[in-house]
Amino acid sequence: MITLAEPAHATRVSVVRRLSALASLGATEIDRLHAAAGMTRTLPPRREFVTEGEPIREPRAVLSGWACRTHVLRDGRRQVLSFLLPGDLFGVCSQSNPVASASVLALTPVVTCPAPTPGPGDGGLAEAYAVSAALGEHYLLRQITRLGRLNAYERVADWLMEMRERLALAGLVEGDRFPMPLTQELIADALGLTSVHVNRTIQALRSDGLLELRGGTATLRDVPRLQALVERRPARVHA
Amino acid sequence: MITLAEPAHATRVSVVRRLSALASLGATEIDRLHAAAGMTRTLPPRREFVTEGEPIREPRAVLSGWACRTHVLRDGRRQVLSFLLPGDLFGVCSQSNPVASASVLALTPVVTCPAPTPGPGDGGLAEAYAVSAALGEHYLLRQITRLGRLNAYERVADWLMEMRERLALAGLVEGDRFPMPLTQELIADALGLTSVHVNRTIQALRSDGLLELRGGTATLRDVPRLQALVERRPARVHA
DNA sequence: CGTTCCTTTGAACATAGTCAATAAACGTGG
DNA sequence: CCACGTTTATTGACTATGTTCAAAGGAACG
Repeated sequence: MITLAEPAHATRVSVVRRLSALASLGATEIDRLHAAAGMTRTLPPRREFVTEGEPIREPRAVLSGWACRTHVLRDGRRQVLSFLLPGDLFGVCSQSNPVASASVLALTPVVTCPAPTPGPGDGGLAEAYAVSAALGEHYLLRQITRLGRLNAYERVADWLMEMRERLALAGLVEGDRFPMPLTQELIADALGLTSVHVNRTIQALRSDGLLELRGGTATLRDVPRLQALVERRPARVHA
Repeated sequence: MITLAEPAHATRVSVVRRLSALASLGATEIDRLHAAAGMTRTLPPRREFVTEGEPIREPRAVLSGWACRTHVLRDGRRQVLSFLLPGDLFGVCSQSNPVASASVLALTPVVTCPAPTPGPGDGGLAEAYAVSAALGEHYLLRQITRLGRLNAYERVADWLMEMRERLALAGLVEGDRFPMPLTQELIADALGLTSVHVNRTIQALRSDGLLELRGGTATLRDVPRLQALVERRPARVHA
């Protein structure tokens, strides 16, 4: 298969693709990212590679695969706080001796690489990191509204739209189709529901002609109607 | 009344007090904070002084009063995302042309001042800002878990403990008493409940001997039991 | 092929929401 | 300091949304 309109090798590396979309990067900065993207580490599904309360070792980026930040209560209740998708950064902070405030768990095989520390000449990279952090906060805020004020139907719809928006940044959306490797139980833990209720909600979306979901792929069947349902506009964190 | 063990004038200014608790500040840095604390701006209750989607003007700090970050849906549903308490910063970010991802609303009369931009010699201040940001994220994550996985009783208990912890940083807690200027409707909007249900939940906490709440003051009557209820440990974001 | 994990379904139940009305607290002007 | 109007807190009866428990199909995988 020949991929058309692939502007450069750059766009095939999710981190380069995503960070380039967030700020304009110079050739040197892109080279540094590519160099870092060579030093990969691969984590198997279910591996917890950051632990709440433990020191954060090093800023890194996700090259491929899905992970999530979770908080588990003593009685076993679990909340998925956010997802880490290809192109996302983690452990980036300007503080000394940082401590993780949530654990991070691989959900699929996850490939990571170091996130280069921006030097004096890497203004674009620093800007991209800052915008990435702002986006991260934006999605945390959306997650709060979702859990606090949307019902199950709206939560699933809103969350699907968000996944589509974020995966698009890494170039993983084709039309209205994107990979969805999560079990319904995980979706439930992210949306503050039970897996049984997520199942019923997904079926409602299906029979309303809004969603197709099978074989690890989600297809949004009526984006305008989904959009109206959850009044979602694309995230905007810089002018 | 004579206040004992008041180490310096510094501790009477909430921002200085809080940031000093987050990182060790030099005399110059404290002076810069005091200088900034002279340039106040006062906002009346209900005034929206940051608007979602609008550019962020300038990093500032809260000297006194309470505010909240909110998101309002078209149909009137409202979610309070977080609270701004004395000593808190807002609009601090390293990005160029930042845009607010939530509105900020004064809940009481709020006095703010500029947050000085750390210079080359202000390592302590930069560290304090970084730790403040990390704490801010920590509390957003707790809010997500609260909304996603705690029931009403636990939500209120957990939230009260968090308010106590945060207000303590600004020196506003006496024993287990602290100011609580919010209406039950606002608490409801923060906890993803209705005001009616918040009312009933507060009464349950009262009759269980856990909480006293009247005249704008909250008193936690049995902190150990509250702590056990929500398995809360103090926030820790640096080693 | 069998095992395991995941999805789907049903019935009973629980938590929280809605609507409506009353009581109490608060702020303001006289 | 008091009367009045407004906001906030409280209560009850009913409803709705989501949970729990249990079991049966399917799909993925060694």
